[in-house]
Amino acid sequence: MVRIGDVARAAGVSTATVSRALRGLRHVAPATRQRVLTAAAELDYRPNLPAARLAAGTTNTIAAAVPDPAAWFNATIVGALGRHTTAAGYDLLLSGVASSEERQRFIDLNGVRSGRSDAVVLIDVAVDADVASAFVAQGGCAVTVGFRTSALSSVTVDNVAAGRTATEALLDHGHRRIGLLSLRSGDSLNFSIPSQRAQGYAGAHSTAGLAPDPAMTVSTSNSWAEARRAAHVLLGAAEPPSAIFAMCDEQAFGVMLAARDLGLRIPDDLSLVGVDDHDQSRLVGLTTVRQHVADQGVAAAELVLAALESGASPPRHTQLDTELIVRDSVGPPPS
Amino acid sequence: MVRIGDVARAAGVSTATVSRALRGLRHVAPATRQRVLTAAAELDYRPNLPAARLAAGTTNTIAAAVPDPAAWFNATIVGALGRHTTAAGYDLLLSGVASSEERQRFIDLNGVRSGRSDAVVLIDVAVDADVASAFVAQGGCAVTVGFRTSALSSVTVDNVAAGRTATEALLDHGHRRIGLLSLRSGDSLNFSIPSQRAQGYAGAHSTAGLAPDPAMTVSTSNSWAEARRAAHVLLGAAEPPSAIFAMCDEQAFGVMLAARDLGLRIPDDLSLVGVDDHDQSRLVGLTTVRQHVADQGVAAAELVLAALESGASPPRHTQLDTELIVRDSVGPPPS
DNA sequence: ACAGATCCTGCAATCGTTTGCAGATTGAGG
DNA sequence: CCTCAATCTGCAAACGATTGCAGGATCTGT
Repeated sequence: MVRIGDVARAAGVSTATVSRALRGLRHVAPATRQRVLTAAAELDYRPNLPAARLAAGTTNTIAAAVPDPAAWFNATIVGALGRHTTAAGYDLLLSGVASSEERQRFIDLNGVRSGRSDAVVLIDVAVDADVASAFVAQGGCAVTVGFRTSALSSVTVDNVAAGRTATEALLDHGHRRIGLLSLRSGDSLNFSIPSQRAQGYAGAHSTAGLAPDPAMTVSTSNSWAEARRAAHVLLGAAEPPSAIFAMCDEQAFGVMLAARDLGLRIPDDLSLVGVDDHDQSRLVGLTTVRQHVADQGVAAAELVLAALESGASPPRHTQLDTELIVRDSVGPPPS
Repeated sequence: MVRIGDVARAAGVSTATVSRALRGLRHVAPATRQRVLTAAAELDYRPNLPAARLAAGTTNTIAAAVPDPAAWFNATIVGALGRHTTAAGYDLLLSGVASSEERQRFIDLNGVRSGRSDAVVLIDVAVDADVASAFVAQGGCAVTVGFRTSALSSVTVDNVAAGRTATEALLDHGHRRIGLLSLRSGDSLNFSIPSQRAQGYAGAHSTAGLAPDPAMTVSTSNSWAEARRAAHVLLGAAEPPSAIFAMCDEQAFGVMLAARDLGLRIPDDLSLVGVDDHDQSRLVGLTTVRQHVADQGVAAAELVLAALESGASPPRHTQLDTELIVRDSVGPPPS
């Protein structure tokens, strides 16, 4: 293995100069730099990263934590985030943190103190306020996506507005009995999103002078299968809804399956609106409240890179817009 | 920052003993180990990873390269892979390698020599045979997914068979003019998959005593929008196909959109089969050749962990089965 | 009680960089 | 020609772990 000393010898300079030349630091004469560069190329020198990191005390790595890396929302964010962070010269460490032990372990190991990463981005995972403050107190740098706590920079959407928009789209068509397919967060997930969207749902009802029937709310994970089953109980009720607001598009897909099971046509027999604007929503004609997911990834990248650049800085909170995308899943209630 | 020496002092032992005790190595008395453990817990000690890695010469990190981390296929594999590798105590480094420069840079930086990762898994990226051999010659450990080259362990499916199965599903229903939506690989992508599936398509034709019309083949990326446009040219031909074989489900979705544009019903006016069994295929009733994507991720994890365990070992090639999943997108040709 | 084997533990070298400080070199101005 | 400032360069001390080797303690069997 060729070390920095070998390059130094070949170029006739010291290791200090090689280190500076290779990293493009100032205070090395152009001629010297050139000599070092060609020597390094000739020897096919690759700096040893752990050694550099140990000496420099910095890792050039950003760690991302997601409950499930394969889920569409997470994957989309990770993709956008990764593109931007690697463009800025950082590696991206990806950690699945489905269970709360994993989440704890992640936070522990990615504190500044273990030197695993320079910063952390938490995607759709909640973190206690005191854990967050402890983290920054230790000099940690973190940004959250889809969850907001005051001590950490965050990127979110206005979920209350999203819930309201979705519900209004249904109310405006005359629906009066609207099922709510709520998101049940797993252990490591994020409770704020469902509660805020539910708040929007309730708010829309009350401005319309209505009170939603609590029996019309069921919670499931974001899996199709579960949502499908839940839709069956909703639609099998004594007094079934004429429309369903699903808190995420993946749940809406499950509702579509259930509707198909029951021979219900959408939107003739049942109206449906989701939230996300999943890639597939367009294909199936789902009316939905779009959140710009990839943009959230780049916003997160910008926040984290800025924080890394500037050292400690006060947390910044970015909020992105949502918008109703009208397709073919909403119509008037059947008469 | 608390270092290993601090723990050693607190426990009244040497740093060597602390190191061994904390990592659960043999040759440390139970009582001593306990003393070290409590001391470490008391001081809230976190080992410095770069230092450990420098000293040990190992990184406990696996790097994954994917053209696009947000794509369904890749995300699914990364999810499964990550679950298994982190269970085995490894970190997962994720690199997007859309361009060939990025790909080159990835290979350079993740050679053993930079000490960035212990192993590499290449997902749907092709690598030249000589690059691969050079990599292993340097002691590198790599496994490829969706691509096969002799020097590296790999996990693949039988793409010829998949193409044949898909095509036969159409031929068996009496279709004689079958459009082929082929996958155009970008710079960093993988040429073998489309050519093998095309081979299956041709093979099925010839065993049926037919010769496919070359004009019935168009290539697109795996994006819907492109596939949709391509389907339009296919379906707008003077002599349009009665069925289309799309090389991946995402392309098939684009075909569905195009069919909808043209008022064509599936399967009455047009039959369609894809490959993948994408999460969404079930929702839209797409008949497809399933490949078990998540299983490919775990197979890759097993290969890479085994290789890491055993040191250098001859490459192993795992091939997974595919199966036809019949849904509602295939029928007899319109009369 | 003794020899020999077994089990623990510590010393100190090592991993390959980065970087503060000081010395050397060069150039400009008087 | 001399002085001072500006610019390069090298020395050597970190950075914080791991681990081969040797020595000391403990145990077993006779």
